[in-house]
Amino acid sequence: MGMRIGELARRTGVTTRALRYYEEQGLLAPERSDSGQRRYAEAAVDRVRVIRELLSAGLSSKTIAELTPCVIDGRATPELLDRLAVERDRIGRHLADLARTRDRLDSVIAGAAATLHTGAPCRQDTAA
Amino acid sequence: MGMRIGELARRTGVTTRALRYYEEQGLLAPERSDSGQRRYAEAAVDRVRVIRELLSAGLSSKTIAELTPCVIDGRATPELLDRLAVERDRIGRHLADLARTRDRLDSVIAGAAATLHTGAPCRQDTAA
DNA sequence: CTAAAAGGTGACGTTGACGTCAAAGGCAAG
DNA sequence: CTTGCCTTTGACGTCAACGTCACCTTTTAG
Repeated sequence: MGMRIGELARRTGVTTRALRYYEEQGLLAPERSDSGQRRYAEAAVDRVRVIRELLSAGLSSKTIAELTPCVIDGRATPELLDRLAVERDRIGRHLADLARTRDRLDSVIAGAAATLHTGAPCRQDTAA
Repeated sequence: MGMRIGELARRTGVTTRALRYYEEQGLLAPERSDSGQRRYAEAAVDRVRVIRELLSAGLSSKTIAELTPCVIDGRATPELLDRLAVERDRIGRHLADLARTRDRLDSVIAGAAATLHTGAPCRQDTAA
C-alpha cells in the first residue's frame, strides 16, 4: 500500500526533509496510514523528479504549486497556460544568456590555454 | 577622474548597495577620492556586466573573485583554468537540463492548448 | 551660505529551500 | 519485552545576495 518517505527519498535522491517541505508547499499530498505515516504512490517518484526539474529551472515552489494542475494533472485553463508560457519564455531567455556565457568562458579558456602553451603574456600590462 | 557610485549604478542597472557588496566580496576595487568617495574607471562598467553575467550563470561571488584574474585580467594559471573548465561544464549541464525542461513545457502547452480548443478533456479522470 | 542630493559606514532584515536537532511515537526482529 | 531503525511534528539555523535604515559627511545647486 505505497512506500514510506524513506524509500521515496532513496529512489529520488532527495532528503526526507525536502519531501516534507514539498508537501508543506502543496507540491505533494501523500496518503496517511492509520498511525499517521506518509504513504506515497509509485507516481510520486516521477512527480518528485518533475518538481526537482522545475526548481532547478528557477521556478519557485509557489509557482510550481500553481502550475501543478496543468503540468502534472493535465488540466489547463487559459490563465494557467499564460503563466506556463511566461515561465517557458523566462527559461528561454536564461538559456540564451547561459549559452553566451558558456561561449565566452570557452574563449577565455582557449585563449588562456594558448597563452600557457606559448608562455607568452596574453593581455598583460606592459607598462608601469 | 572617474565616475562616482551613482553613475556606475545607473549605467549598469545595479543598485549602489550591490556595487558596495561586490567590492566587499573582492570583485571591484575602485580608487578613492581624497574625501573617501569611490571613483570608478570606465572599465568598471564592463566589469560589472561580467560579474552580473557570471552571477546569473550560477557562480558564487567567491568563485567569481577567484576566477577574476583569469576572466577579467587575462592572467591564467593551470589551476584557474581547471576551475574555469569546471564551471563551464556545470553551465553546459545546466544548459542541457534547461533545454529539456523548456521542451517539456512546450509540449505541455501545446497539448493543453489543443485540449482547450477542442474542448475535450485530455487526460482527466473519467471515473469517480 | 544653505538646502538638497549623493555618498560613506555600520548593522540588522529578508527570502527560499532546505539542514539540523529535539522529543516522542511506530514497527519488525530476536 | 527490548533493541534499533524509521517516522512524526515543531522549531531554530544556514547561506547568498542583496534591501533597508540610521546617522553622519561630502558635493552640488541656487
